[in-house]
Amino acid sequence: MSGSPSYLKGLNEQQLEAVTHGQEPLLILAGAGSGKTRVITTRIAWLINDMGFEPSSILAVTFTNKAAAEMSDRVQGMVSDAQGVMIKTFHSFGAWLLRRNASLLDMKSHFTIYDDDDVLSLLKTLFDEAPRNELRRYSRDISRAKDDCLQPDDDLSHINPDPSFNEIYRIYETRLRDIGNADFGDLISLPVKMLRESGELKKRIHQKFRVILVDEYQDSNGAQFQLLKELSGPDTWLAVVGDDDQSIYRFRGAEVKNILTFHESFPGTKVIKLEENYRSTGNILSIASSVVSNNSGRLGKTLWTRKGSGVKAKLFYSENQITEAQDCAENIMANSQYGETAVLYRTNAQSREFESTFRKMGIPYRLVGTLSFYSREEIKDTVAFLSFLSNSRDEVAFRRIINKPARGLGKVSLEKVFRYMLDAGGDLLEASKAALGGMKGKGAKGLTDFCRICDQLSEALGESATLAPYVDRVIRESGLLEYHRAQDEVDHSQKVRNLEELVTAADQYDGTMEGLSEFLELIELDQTMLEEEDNDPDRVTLITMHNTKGLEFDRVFITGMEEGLFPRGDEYADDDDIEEERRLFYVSITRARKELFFTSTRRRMLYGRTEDRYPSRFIDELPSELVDTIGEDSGPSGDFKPGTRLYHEDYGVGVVNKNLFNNGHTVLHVIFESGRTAVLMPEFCAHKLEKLGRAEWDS
DNA sequence: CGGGACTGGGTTTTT
DNA sequence: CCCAGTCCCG
Repeated sequence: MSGSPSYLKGLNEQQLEAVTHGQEPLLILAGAGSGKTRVITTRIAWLINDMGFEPSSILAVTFTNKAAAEMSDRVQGMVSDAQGVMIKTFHSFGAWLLRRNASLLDMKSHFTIYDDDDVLSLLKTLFDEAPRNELRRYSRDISRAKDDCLQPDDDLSHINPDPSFNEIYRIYETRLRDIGNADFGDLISLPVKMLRESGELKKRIHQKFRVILVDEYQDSNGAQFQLLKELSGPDTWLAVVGDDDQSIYRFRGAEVKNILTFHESFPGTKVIKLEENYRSTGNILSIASSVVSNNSGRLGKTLWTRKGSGVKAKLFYSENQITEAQDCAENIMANSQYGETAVLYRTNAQSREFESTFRKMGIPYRLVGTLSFYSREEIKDTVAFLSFLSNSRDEVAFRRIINKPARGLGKVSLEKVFRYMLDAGGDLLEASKAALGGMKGKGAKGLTDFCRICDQLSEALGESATLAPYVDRVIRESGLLEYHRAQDEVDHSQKVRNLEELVTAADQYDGTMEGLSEFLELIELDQTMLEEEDNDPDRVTLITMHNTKGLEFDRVFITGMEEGLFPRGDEYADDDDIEEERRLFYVSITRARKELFFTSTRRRMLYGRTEDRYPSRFIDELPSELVDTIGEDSGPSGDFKPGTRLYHEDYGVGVVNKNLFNNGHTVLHVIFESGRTAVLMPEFCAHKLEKLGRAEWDS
């Protein structure tokens, strides 16, 4: 064989081995920046070009739409007939499988997908008397159960020990099936169920997908693992790629153990480690590895680079979140390659200060992934109307739109409609019409209007080639356009413009029920689309740490390095929580190619209050010889830092847990040895307080 | 029934 | 601070 195909050139030894590995299960442990995506895409090219696989027999699964889009682009660049390769997220693949085989589970294929908001609305209609945070808890716990394919009659005590939880889950599940829609968890667990129940389907799938590749495997949950198990037959070429050190979605049900025990689940697994890093300087890698070495239960990798050690990292202590943003801004302006700079933070709320400072100083920025386009009120309204048109059993959508704009339909009218719901087989449009018989006045008129609008719009579907004119018509005739135009005038918002954008997006879809279904699916599953038209790429990226996965920048600012904020959590955070936060830190550090900055503030405005802060324990894990510190860590102001032991005449000995700074007063939260906690203001009770010196702050 | 004013509770990360 | 939910008046 004279020379390998050109697309294999330039791969290192381990990469080449991974790309050209044969049929046995393959686990690629790919460190940050080790060319993971390149390995996957090249493997796809190799499978098609050299091994003769049909593109359509290859399934590649990712976790985010962004990753799927990128992978798709890169495969297209390498293989001529790449369109046939199925590259999807786990959830969109699940939806695809479910729609095509919905009848196996007695479902219709035009279901819409409920996001967390919708789930909450549904729970609220089912358990009206429950307080809101209890409903949120139900929502989260049901989701956790589904992450593991657990049904209402399974043992769920490890998720929610409340014995009535099973029943709550059951009621929710029954109602959701009646409505005919699916939540996120269903998109994984229902396909698993289908494949288990239908040997015929399973056989067909095994024949169709000869090759399966999974990216970011460390973030898969139990249900996704089970789906993967069902999808791979004895002859499937299965390869998964991941990095246990970058597992950051445990809170969402991800199981690191999926990657840690992959070789046990799939006997005969070949493990290949990719440890050469092509992204970062030596210093940055040393910092990253120093940090992550504090974690236990790792598979263990040692990243190395041929690059030089590069410059040292910088750590800025600032007075508050305003000076923090200014410090970042000044450093960014000094270098001004905005497009190669990212500012990372733990929580979305932190972006505000950067936005306003950057605006003031004329630094162009782009905000990634906050308030998604699709979670805006006007968009959700329109989507609800469209969902209702596609499924008139959709109670959540119905409740949202029935009286918006106001049609004089209040609680009383709604109750009448719901009285007819069972008779109408759950169809709320039918029920509305039936309810009309016994109604008069404003309510009757409003309901008549609503039914007429729905009927007209239902009929109109299919009249236009693309979906755009249809969505436009829905927005007008539903009255939502007028409603939001009025809102715009009151509070100078841009709702109408957003609605126009939605119409534009609909132009990509057929003006049929199928087109509508696809459009709604995209909206529920791909919340990133439409986020930005990137007319000026030379902008600083403002982004949460979670969202940076897979991205890289020359310069990275990791901000808000303070206890309680990052690592996020309180005194109850356990080791597993801290380790997950540390992996998030590791992910953040390894985004940087050349320069790394950390910031930590002494005081921060949080939830409308100014609070004294204490530097993050992660700062202690940075190798001091690789970090230049600018500014002083003066710690919290006053004498009573967190961790300080004190004696109080009435309460005895205690330890300061929090030191808040509120309206110019120092406010202490103290936990006393008696077990009681107290909120004290030293300036008013100094005569009763005595300081006993500092306790160890160690967690 | 609709909308404005008020209060109380909660604040993570996202397919 | 920011929201969602509630109360109350027109």
